Amino acid sequence: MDAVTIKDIAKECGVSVSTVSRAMNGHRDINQKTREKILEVIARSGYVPNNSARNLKRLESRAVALLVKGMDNMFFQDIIDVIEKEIHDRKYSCILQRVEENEDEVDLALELVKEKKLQGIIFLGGKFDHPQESLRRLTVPFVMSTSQRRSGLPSCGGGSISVDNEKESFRMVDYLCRLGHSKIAILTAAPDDESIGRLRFDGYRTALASHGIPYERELVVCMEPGRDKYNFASGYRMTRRLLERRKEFSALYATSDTLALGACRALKDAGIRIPEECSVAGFDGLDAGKYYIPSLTTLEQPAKEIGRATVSQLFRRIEKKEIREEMIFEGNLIVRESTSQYQ
Amino acid sequence: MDAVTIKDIAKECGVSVSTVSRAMNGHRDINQKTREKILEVIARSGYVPNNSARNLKRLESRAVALLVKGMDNMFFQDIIDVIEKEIHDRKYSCILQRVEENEDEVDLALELVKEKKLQGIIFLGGKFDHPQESLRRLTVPFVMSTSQRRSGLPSCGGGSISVDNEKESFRMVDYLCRLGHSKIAILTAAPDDESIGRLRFDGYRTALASHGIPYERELVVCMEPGRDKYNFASGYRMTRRLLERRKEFSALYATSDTLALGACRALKDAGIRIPEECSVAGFDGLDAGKYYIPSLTTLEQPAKEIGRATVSQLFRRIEKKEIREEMIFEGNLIVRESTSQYQ
DNA sequence: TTGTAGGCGTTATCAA
DNA sequence: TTGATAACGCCTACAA
Repeated sequence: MDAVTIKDIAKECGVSVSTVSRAMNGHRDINQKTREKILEVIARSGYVPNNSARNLKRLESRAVALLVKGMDNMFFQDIIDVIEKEIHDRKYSCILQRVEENEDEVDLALELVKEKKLQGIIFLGGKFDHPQESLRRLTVPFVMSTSQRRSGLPSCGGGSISVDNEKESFRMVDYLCRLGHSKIAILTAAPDDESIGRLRFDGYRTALASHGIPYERELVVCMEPGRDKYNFASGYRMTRRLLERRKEFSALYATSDTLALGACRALKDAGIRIPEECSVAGFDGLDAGKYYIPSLTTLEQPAKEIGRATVSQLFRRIEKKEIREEMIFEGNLIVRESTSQYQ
Repeated sequence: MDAVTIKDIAKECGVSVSTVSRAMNGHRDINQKTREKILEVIARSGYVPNNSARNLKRLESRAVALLVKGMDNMFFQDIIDVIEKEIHDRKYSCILQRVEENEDEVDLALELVKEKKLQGIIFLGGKFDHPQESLRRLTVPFVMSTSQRRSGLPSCGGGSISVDNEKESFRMVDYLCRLGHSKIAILTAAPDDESIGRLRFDGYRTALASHGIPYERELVVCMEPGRDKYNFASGYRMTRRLLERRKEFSALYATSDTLALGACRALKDAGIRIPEECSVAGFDGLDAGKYYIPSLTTLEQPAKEIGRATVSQLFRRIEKKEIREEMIFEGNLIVRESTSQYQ
């Protein structure tokens, strides 16, 4: 058998299991010599404590979880790094879990809280469509980061940190309009998206309306559910679909930078020059867009700030300090090479 | 208190805990009516079983872990997806864990095996520098994916699936030489990299030598440890450093596509046209390179095949079938717009 | 088909 | 400073 347990160590050292436990967990009520000897035996024997047993017994642990839906979304990389760092700075450990697209992150959270005795949860990239029912069961503090609920939907009992997606989307499309564009195509989420996809689309429509530009369905390309995601390949495919419609447009607004970059290539392959013949704009402020040729005009989300605020709000909840239900950060319109005046 | 346990459910249903357990775990030695009633109570009460308790008791679970070092490396996204899918197809669950750069993945594996009663481990993106000592403690089957040990280093007891990094790197540089380039700069890993970074660099030197081209240190840009990673920003910075040396070169070989893309932008900012004035080549075969302008010449790693083989080899080990210590896949040189004949 | 009881590996409480 | 012992929540013989 391979499983060496705390009992084996105790026997080997000629002490009781409680003493071994004390040595491992850095309690002070133990003789220095005893501790050293035990630690040495542990190191030599390659004993590894069983975390299941620990978690089962422990009443609480200094840990929070970060549940990420759509981990392959490049936009999340920076935010994840910031959040992890902030959590570690607070001497907590961060359990990073990827949530599958069809998986319920709240159910997962419920399991983890019990299993790991978590103090809090951060949801990244989730939707706001959870029944109050299951959210009420979440007894630990939680915050939603970068997700945003449409106004009108009920509060969920957790915090929320994001940009105002509709407003920022409006800002971008408004900018395109001011450049003189009036035929502005959009690459957007599937119609069933009730969260940020929808909000960004709403911003597009509002901006058009504010400039008196009629909304045209033929300029809208939606993701195909189950097939398209926020990545290059989908941006390329969606733009191909747009081009096949042979509908004229002088600007293309993609609701993510990855989509925008894929779109650029599709336009180039169709012999359309950027920005001379078509302006392209994205959303997120990814590094990739900065280094792309042409560099991409985008609506930058302040990822670092959002990450920091996310953790800070979570810990305010954990420490039962005064909190804010919702925090909205300003985005930042970054104009680069991919957009220009309508010619 | 909030913690509802199996006992509460038992009490509520007027049965014993074992009956509840049977109902939950789909045992057949239970009355259909009883089961339905219990399940209904469970659903209504929002009871969530404690996984720690389950894992503690369970002798083994149908689960394997995937430990990824450098999860932000875009190259891993595809492979992770394939591996997860293949594992699920085998009706196993896959525990995906990100390993921090300074964290020891074998120690983590040791913990997880005990905690979750895992059947096997896949290491993605790790190095081959683990003491035999700790690897021997890993009593479950394991394979290393996309990592490659330099010939001469001792076997580690696990399987290994990758391309031949030195050979493929040679292939790329050989290709550049055949285009007539002789001043070929390289963006490569930090000097202390003993794994794929080193192998790709070795391939570069060998290829130069085979063409009778002298190796010049001034054409080599290494990552700064702790600062540079395989991403756009580092590619940009490293190329800036190269340009500051004012050393002539007509081709730039970056040992990853992300580095290459960052490099392209740095060249462009310096007024250098690609590929007319400088050819650029990458490594990995990322989607990003396909959609970049100019599209990127690269050495594609067959990610899907590698992912499938990884899982297949792991399960052959789990099922104690005949196995292969090492599997090497052929890379694929993809010539695109970023490289051209030396002019 | 159901209930009882023991134990999985730890930590915590208490007494020594 | 240490040791015995009772949980932690669940599963599983075994008995009924």
